[in-house]
Amino acid sequence: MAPKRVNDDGDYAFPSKKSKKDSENDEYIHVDENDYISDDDTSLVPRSATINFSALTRKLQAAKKAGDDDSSLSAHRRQQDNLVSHMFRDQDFSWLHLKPDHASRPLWISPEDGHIILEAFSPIAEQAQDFLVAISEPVSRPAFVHEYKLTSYSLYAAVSVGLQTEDIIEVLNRLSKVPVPESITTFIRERTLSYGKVKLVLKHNKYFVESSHPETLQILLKDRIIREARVHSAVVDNSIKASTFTTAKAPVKGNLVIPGTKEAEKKKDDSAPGKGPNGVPTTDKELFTSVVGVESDEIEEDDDTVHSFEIDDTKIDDVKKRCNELEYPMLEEYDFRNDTINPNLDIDLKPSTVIRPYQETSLSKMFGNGRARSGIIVLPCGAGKTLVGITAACTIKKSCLVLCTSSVSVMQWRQQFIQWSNITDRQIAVFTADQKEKFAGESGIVVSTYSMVANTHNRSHEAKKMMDFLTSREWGFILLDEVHVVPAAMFRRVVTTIKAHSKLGLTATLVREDDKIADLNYMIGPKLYEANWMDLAAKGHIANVQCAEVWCPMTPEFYREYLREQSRKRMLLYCMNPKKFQACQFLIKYHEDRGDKIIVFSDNVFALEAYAKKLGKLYIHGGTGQVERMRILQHFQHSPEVNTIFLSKVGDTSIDLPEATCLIQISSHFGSRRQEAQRLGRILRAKRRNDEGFNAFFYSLVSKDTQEMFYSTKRQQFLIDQGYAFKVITHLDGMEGMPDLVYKTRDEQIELLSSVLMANESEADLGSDVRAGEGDLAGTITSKDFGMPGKFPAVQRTTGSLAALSGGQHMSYVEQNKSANKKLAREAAPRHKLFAKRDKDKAAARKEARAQGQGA
DNA sequence: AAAGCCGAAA
DNA sequence: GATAGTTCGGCTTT
Repeated sequence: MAPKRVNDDGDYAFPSKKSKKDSENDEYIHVDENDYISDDDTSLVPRSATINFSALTRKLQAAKKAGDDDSSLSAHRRQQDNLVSHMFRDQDFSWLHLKPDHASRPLWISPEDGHIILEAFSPIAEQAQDFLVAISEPVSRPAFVHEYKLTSYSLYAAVSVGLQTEDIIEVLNRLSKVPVPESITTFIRERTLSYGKVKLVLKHNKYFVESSHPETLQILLKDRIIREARVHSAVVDNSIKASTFTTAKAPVKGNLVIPGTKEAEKKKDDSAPGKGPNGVPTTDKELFTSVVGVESDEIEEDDDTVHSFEIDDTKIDDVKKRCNELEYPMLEEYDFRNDTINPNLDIDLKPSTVIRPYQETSLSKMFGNGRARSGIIVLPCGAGKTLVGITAACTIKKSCLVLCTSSVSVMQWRQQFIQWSNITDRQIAVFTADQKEKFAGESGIVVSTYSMVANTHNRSHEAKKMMDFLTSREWGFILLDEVHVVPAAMFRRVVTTIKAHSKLGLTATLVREDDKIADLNYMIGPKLYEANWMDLAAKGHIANVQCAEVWCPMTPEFYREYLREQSRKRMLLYCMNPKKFQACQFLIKYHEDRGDKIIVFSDNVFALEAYAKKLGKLYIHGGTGQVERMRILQHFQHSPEVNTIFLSKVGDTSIDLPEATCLIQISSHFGSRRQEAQRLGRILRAKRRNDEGFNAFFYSLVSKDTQEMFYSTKRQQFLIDQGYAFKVITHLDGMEGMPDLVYKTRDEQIELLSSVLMANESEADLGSDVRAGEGDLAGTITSKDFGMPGKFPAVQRTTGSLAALSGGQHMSYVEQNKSANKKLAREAAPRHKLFAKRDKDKAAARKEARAQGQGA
C-alpha cells in the first residue's frame, strides 16, 4: 500500500518534504481522482485503492463552498458529507486554542457532547483519573487514551460526594489542554445548581419529600405523578419533625473513621504525616483526591425550617424517577450517627482486617461528608466487593439487610461477615428457602436472596412471618449484591417493599443488554466509584490476563449445512465445528503441558457433553446433582490428574476456583457483555497471580464466517472498554500434526455432522411438525395467511420455503428473509394444548436421558 | 428428594 | 441491527 496522507497539504505526514512534495503530488496518485471521486459517483471507494487525500479534501472543500453558496443543502453535498467529512467536520476542533503548556496537561474536553479524553500516559494521569471518575462516567479505558463522559447523573454524583461547582470547573481547567469550553461550564453550573434541594427522608416508617425551599416543593407538586403519590397526613406531628436526623446542616466529617482504613491506623498512632491541621492534605499528590470528601460546612443552608410532604411508599419508585426527570433528583443521605431512634448494632471489623487502597477510596466516596450516601460501587470480580460491603456495614452500625442472587452466595456473605468482623452468630441471620432465622436482640444482620424477598406467589407460612419481620422494621442499611439484576421487573419490587435509610449496590459489570441500567440511578443512587481493571491488575490485586479470539474455519460440509439451516440449528453447527473441536483439544493439551488448570465454558449443553466426552474430561451442567458437582470440583482443585473441567453457564457466577489459570470458551450466549466479563472474572483471582511474570489466559473459539463472529465482537466490548486487548489467532501452530487429533478425517467429520443433524431432528421435530405437516406447497397461501391480508405477501413465503429446498443459496438472501420467516413461525397457529403437553413430556424425557448418560 | 412453576438472562 | 428459545436457579408443594 502506498503512503496515505491525511492532511490537506500533507505536512502532518511528511513535514520535512513539504515543498518538494507539492510539485511531485502526482507520484502519490495511483488512482485518478475523477475515477472514484467524480461528482456523480455514488459508490464507496474500493478498499484496496490508494486514495489521494489532498485531492479528496480539495474536492470536499469545493463541494462545501458550492453548498454554502446554494442556500438549500443539496443532496449532492449531503452525499459528500457522508463520504468522509463526518470524521472531521463536526469533530474538527483545531479552532480551539491550546494553552502554551498543553503538553503537560492531560485532558481534552469536547465542547459538543461533554466527552473528556485523557492521556493515560501522562505523569499525573492517575490523579486526573481519580478526579474524572468522580465527576464523569468512564466510557472506555484502553491502554493509552481514556474516554469519559460528563452527564447529568455523573455531575449529581460529583456533588453528592461533596464536590462543588466551582471546584469542578477549576480542576478541569487546570488539567485541560484547552480552556474549558463555555458550553461545558454552563452545563456543569446548570446541572449542579438544583442538586440537593430535595431530600427523601424516612421517618417512622414513612417516606417524606423534604426541602428547605418551599417553592421547590410547589414545583414538584405541580407534577401529576408526584401529586397523586402524596399522602395527606391528618396532622403535622411536631415530634416527627423534631426527630428528623437528616438535618439541613451537613455534619462535619470530623471524627468519622471508616474501620480498617489507613485513617483508622493513623488515629491509633496519633500522628498524621502529610496532613495539616483538621486533616487537610498538604501534599500535591493528594490534591485531586482531597477535593472529594472535602468538609462541606460552607454549604450549610441558613434556612432552618424544613418543609415536607409524605408520599405513598408503593409509589416511591415513580416519584424518584419523576424527580429525576424534572431535574430535581432527590438526595438520599443517612445521618446514621445522629439517628437515636433505630438501635445501634455492635459491629466492627476485626483488628486483623486491613482493606486495600481502592476499597478505602470507594468507601470514602460513600461516607465523604460523614453521612451514608446511597449509590453503587463497581469493582471487578475478585477485587473484594464483599469486604467493601462489610466495612460499610461496620461504619453505619445499624441493622442491615444483605440481598444476593443465589442461596450459595447467601452462605458466602454470612461466612465472610463472620470472618472479617466481630459479628456473633446470634446477630446474623439467614433467610432462604430452607433456613428462616431471625436475629436475637433488637438489631442485627439478615442475609437473603432477591427472589425470596420479591416473591409474589404464595409463600409458606414461615416465609410470610419472616417477610412481616423484614417489612415492618426500618433498616439502617441495605446491601445489594450483583446490583445490575435489580432493574429486572421482579427484583425492583424489593426496593419499595423494604424500607432502608441507605442503600449500597455492588457489581462488577454495570451493563445490561436492555436499557434499564440507567434506572439504577434513581432506584439506588449514582455510581460512587468504579475501579480501573488494568490498574488493579498492574498492582497485583487481580490477575493479568491475555485474551485471544481463535478463528476456526468451518469445514465445507458443516458450512453447507450452516447456510441452509435456521438460526436455532445454526448455533449447534458452529459450536460443533470439527475445527473448533480440534482447536479446543490443542489448547487444552498445550496448557496442561504448561501446568495450567483449565476451565472450558459452553453455553450449549449438547456441545458441552459432546466435547467433554470426546476429550475424556469431567463436566458440570444444570442437571448435575449437588453431590456430583462437589466431587468434580474437589478433583479439579486437588487432583493432579484432573486439570480440565467443562462447565455450562452454571459456572458463570458463584463458583470460585482460584486454581484455574486458563479459560476456553466454545459457545456463549449471543452478545452478552456481562457473561463475557463474568467468565473472565473466574480467573482474576488466580492463586498464582503474584508469581513473577504470571499470566492467565482467556480464549474464545469462534467459527469463521458465522454469526458467532458478530456476537463475539459485541461480547468483547465491555472488556475492551476496561482496557483488555484481544489478539486474533487464525492459525494454531502444530495443531495439524498433533497426535490423537480428533475428527481428523473427512469421514469422521461427516459422522459428527450427521450426529449433530440427528440431534437437531429429535430436538426440533415437534416444533416443526405443525407448520410443515399441513402439506403446504411452496408459495401456497394457506389458511393462516388469510387472517392478515397483506401482512405476508406470497412472495416472501415463497422465498422462505424455497430456501429450504434449494440448499446453498447466498447468505445475505437468508439473512434478509430471516425476520419474515420468524414472523411466520410466530404467527403460525398456536400449539394445541395436547402438543404443549407432549412438548413438556419430551423435554422431561430428554432431561432424564441426559441425567442417565451422565451417571454412566 | 423430586417435580411444578416462575422469572431471568439481556 | 436485533431477535427468541433454552437453560438455569429458586421457591413451594407433595
